[in-house]
Amino acid sequence: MLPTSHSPRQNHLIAALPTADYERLLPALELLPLPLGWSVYETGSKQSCAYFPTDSIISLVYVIASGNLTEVAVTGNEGLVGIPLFTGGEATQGRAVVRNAGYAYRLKYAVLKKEFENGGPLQDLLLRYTQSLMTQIAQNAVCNRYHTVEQRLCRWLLMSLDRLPSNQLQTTQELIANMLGVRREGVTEAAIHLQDAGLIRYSRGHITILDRPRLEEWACECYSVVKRETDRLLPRKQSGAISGRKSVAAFRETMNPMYATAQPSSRQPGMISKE
Amino acid sequence: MLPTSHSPRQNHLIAALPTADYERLLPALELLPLPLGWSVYETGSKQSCAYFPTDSIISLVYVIASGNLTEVAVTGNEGLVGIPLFTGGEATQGRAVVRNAGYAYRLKYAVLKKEFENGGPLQDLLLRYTQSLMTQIAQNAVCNRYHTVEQRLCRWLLMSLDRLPSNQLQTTQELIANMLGVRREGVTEAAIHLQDAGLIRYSRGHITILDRPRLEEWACECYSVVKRETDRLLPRKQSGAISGRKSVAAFRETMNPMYATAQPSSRQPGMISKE
DNA sequence: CATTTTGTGTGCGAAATCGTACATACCCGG
DNA sequence: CCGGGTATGTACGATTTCGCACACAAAATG
Repeated sequence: MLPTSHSPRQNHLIAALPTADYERLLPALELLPLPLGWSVYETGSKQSCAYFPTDSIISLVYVIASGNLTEVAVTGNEGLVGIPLFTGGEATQGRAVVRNAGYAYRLKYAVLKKEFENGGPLQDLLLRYTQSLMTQIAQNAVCNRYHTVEQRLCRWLLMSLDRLPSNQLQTTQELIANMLGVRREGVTEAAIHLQDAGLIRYSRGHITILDRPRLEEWACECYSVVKRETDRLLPRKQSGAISGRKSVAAFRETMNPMYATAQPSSRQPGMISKE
Repeated sequence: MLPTSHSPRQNHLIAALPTADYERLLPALELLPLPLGWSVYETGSKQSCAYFPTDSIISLVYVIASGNLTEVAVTGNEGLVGIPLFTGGEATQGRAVVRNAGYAYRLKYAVLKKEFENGGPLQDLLLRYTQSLMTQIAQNAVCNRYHTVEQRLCRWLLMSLDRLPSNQLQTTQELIANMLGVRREGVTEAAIHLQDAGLIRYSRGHITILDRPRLEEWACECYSVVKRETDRLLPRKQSGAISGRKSVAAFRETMNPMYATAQPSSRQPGMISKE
């Protein structure tokens, strides 16, 4: 599972940098193994580095007073963790936790900040990623409100899968429950259903996706909405790395037709209606 | 209710600009009345202007396939609508709807973009506001997951109040229900409860807040979390610049004890636990 | 003043999820 | 190969919210 060779280009943001910018940044990029469960940053703590995952997955979670938590966004090789480093806040109300062990490249605050202020391609990428992240969080908010545990589980699996090299992930139902903000038993029930239907197979922390297309059908639209928007905002592919990943473009067809076309903008002056 | 005189400085972001920057921007700022229910921008449509509300309130809502919707964030005189103009996306998956009629100053895309790229105080403000908005959306996601209709209603009222000049607002329960993503009846029940307890008074679209302190007690923590973070990130009041910024440290005390101190980082290698 | 529209109150059964308790099965280390 | 811990399965009442149906009243309209 561990890649034998590492390259910053395995992260899509870095991969999208022109050679000149990339090479200027390269000496400052530090490879770092991220163990499962490690807290990249805590609530309110000043962040000193940005992290560009390659094969790790990091969850942005928010905790409430009761101790309950929810994953509001997830970051993998498509993005970075550490937005507040260039927005100026330096800290957030959330926590970032490694949800899938792997590697990331680390960049010190000063370097990132300086590079951002240059206003070059990296600034553009970081800003676009910021918007993509906002979309993800916002969609999560709606999703939490309306969709069933099962739908959200499907979506969660798909989003994880998109950020991993293989078609299986190592995750317990307990952890998934925490991320979705539901009971563990609820995840169990949904997982059983999915397994009985032949979409997945799992055993004690190992989940294998057997039928991805159908998993997408079972998931709520939120998956495709976020994916489509992310693809729109960020560079699709790169040249330097991540080989056998033709998947990026492949999904466009199978999406919900509703979102394929832009909403009719006819409803201008009306009231805030549901339709 | 309508202010007899208007000034861009009524918007806190603009108010925080140093005089030089403000005066350079002034000719490009265009006062605009925003009618209730007007759609500032639609899902996926290219945005051509940014809006800086003075006494209007604008909701950012996300709609799902079933037609249901949720307010993921709200913007008033503390911020602006039109983040994607400088993040580069130009459009979002959300809609922006005027929830409270009033005024806003409009700024054309080209002007904002150019000003942003100058890297001056406005850039700093916009980025900080972006982070504050992300916090709001994220907190909404958790809130949607765990808090009751009543708690969320209280929070919603408070957030509206913070952006209005008076202690009453004109809103039907139907509209609130749409924003919270719940049934209208649920809002009715909660509202009755609040009125019986003497926290609010309402009648057919008019809501008056009678006891704000207690309303804050009844609301979930999400209100104070977001408010605190917004105050930390953005200039409190105006004067002419980002001067009086003692706020950053000031709030730390009054917070929920859970959030007051940094999380003990002792739980480094452990699992993602609730506590 | 009569009628319609709009906003609010109320009362169900249905559904999803929760909280809790406990049973079972797999994996790992001794 | 034998415990013991961890992961998963199951059950059931409680709770919250939903979906619907309808009554009522205040404003708007003519």
